[in-house]
Amino acid sequence: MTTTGPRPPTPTLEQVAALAGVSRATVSRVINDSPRVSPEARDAVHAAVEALRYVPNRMARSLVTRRTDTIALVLSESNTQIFADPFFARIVRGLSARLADTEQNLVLLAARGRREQEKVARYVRQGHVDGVILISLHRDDLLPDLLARSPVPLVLSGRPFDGRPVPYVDADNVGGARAATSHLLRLGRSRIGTVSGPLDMVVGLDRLTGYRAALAAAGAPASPELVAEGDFTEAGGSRAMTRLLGDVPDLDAVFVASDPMAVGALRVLRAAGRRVPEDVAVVGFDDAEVAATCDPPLTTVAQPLDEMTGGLVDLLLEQIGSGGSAAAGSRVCGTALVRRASA
Amino acid sequence: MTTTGPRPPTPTLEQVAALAGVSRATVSRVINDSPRVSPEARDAVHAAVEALRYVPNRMARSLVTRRTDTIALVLSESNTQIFADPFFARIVRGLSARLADTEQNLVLLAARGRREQEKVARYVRQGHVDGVILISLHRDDLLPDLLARSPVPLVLSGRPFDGRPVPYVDADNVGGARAATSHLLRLGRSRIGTVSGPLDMVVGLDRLTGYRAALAAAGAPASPELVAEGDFTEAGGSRAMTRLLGDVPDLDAVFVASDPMAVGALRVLRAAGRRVPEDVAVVGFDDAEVAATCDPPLTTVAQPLDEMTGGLVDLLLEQIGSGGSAAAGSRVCGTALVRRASA
DNA sequence: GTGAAAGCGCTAACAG
DNA sequence: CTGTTAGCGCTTTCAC
Repeated sequence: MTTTGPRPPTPTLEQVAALAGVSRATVSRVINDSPRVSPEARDAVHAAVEALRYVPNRMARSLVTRRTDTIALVLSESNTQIFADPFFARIVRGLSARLADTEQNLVLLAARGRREQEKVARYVRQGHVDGVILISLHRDDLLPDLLARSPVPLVLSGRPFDGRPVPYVDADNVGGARAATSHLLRLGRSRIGTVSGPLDMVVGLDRLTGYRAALAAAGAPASPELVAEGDFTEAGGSRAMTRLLGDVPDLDAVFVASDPMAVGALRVLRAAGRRVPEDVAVVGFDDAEVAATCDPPLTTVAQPLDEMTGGLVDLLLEQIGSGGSAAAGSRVCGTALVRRASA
Repeated sequence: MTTTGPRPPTPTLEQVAALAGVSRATVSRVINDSPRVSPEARDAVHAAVEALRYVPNRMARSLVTRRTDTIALVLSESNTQIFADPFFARIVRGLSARLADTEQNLVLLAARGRREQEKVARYVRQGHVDGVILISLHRDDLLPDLLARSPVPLVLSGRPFDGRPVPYVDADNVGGARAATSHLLRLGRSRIGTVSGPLDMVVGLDRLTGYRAALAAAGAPASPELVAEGDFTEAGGSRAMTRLLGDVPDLDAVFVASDPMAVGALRVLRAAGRRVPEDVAVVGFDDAEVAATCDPPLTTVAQPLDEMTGGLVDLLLEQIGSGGSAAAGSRVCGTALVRRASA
């Protein structure tokens, strides 16, 4: 057991200044590369920083600047296992990429259950982060209220349930679902079921609404047995599809409300000897893995995930930048891109 | 657009003190519930805190205490899609649960690619967190070095590739794999293949080693074609199993090195009309979902995930508590629990 | 039990 | 361009 002595004292600005033969202020200017520094001073400071392996103390800096250069992605897991969703990984990647050339760091905060949600809210209120992106909202989620109580800028992924004035980014889920369903109708299908998303999430409800709207417009309103609620997971998609097949013998097509669920649903359909993919339409983020499971590809209404993550970051940085003044009004940044992969 | 004025000033200790009619020091004592405070003072302070909705400024506090009450779980995603792994979600849950009754908060830091890894390392060095748990290590991962360069306590999930003196928690992967493979041998199987984990991860290598050891002990060393490398994902498991089935016509059993891969492998085996689950043994965290895919259940060597997450936290808190003195020596906390779900 | 005072390490006017 | 001077909000001796 190697016993290191008490941790070696971290060098401070003061010491760098001493070594470089300048004042603390000058070192600070160099660190924050202010233009008003002579090349000589700059070099001397850089050398000293190098020699001392100096790293600025964020707490001290944040105390005065009131910025932490950190934004949090808060995952409110109520029921659904969000980590499992491939679209979640893509969101994280998108946000990281968008932030790569920024000073901002991204941290993920997982809040499962009331206690953790409160812990996360406290974390945010205490000033650990400059802003929050909240995703995967369920109807009874406490976090929006808990977070709204703090002065930290907040952005939602997905329209809030109530019409509260919070900036958010959403896709045209109603339109997307309608387009996907209409496509099946146009193909001559008449008994079209749906594997819906969770109905305690706006995105789930919206996609169901779009599906219903398409059927209604075609004069063939959806009956309840045509709707099987899924949970956005592959396993959930399988279960819902199985249910649908059992309850509706004459089912001749299905609209699936997300990519992972489509994978599960397709498996069930194939096992049942159904025509695939002609009978299936999907709305989602057009996951490559999903596309690969099927040849020819499914008919997919793809949503621009990158635009959405980009929008979330933009909206948030805008609020942070404005120091919390202005920008507090609600904003919409919905988009939808319809693409037919086949048929 | 509602234009809120410049953000309302956050109340400070000073103001709470004024309202409560005591000094800053007393308020501080109450906040950190020090015993040396009179009940009256305590009540007065609590009332003032309530009235002002006072929340301590973490940066100011951390500046003096040198603690942030935050520990980071760093996800170094090189190749594998770690988010997709169900065991990842369980790790996060385990850590959160372990930390629930603690002052410590948990943040996840995703580092994909060199730039992000460096950004994460910088984040850590700057003092945003009190300690780091690093998981999902690949052989060429830069993070261990980058992080070791900072004075922040570090704990690894899984033995490091080189024997560097870093505290870590590991399971007995060699033993587990050997047990699973031996079980198949005992059943009279002779052409036993393996769907291995990624061979650039210690856990993947260890499980392969255990498999080989069991075969060697039985006098039937593994030939190369019996090993199909997977990536711990379901899809990877399917691919590897398909490869195996194609290359080894007389294969009569298989040891699968993780739960998700087992799901994929089983699917392929079933489709090929193989006996299932008699021909399969798995080592992993005994995921309930996996267990559910098979009836009767697979033979599984289950590892105690909760013990491992608990160990990670304990090791880390110990180092943090000791202020970085002592505790720097390497420590092992490996465990393994063998259980036969059937047969 | 409580207050006064001295910083933690850094940035940000403000003079020079 | 650079140094001096104040703090940021909180904890923590050290007297009382």
